[in-house]
Amino acid sequence: MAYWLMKSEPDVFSFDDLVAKTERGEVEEWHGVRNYAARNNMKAMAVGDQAFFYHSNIGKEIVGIMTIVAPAHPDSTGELNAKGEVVWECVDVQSVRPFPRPVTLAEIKATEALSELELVKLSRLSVSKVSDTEWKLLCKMGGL
DNA sequence: GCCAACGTTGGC
DNA sequence: GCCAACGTTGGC
Repeated sequence: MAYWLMKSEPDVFSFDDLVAKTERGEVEEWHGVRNYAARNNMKAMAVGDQAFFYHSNIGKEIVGIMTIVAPAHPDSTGELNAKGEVVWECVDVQSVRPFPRPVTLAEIKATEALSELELVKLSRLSVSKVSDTEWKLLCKMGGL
């Protein structure tokens, strides 16, 4: 199983919004990603992979864990290319559990063991990889 | 295929 | 609101 980190601006779509949807038995299509590196990460995801939900701009913290419930498929909001193909893809997600204690970007940056985290190194990438050791440490910092 | 100009992201 | 980082576009 692989681990990931996905960003969302909470005033657009927050972890609480995802929890509410999940409780209603719905899934969330992670649409709107328009960056090839981020898209490729989503194409590499498998059902059952887990991902941190990071609130960008407002909060700047990891607030919970979600899971991938559908592999990459055409983004319903994606435009077509000249050949009529859907260029952009996305996965579907559901919430797993919130962090008892959100882990802030400032804390992450202050942690030596997380200096290689893609969130830090590739700050503009909205869907990034998290290693097994980074995942475990971040869960611990989040109170799980 | 190079590179300058421009647009977007996201932290501060 | 500013700006650094970086991806994309388009002229040559």
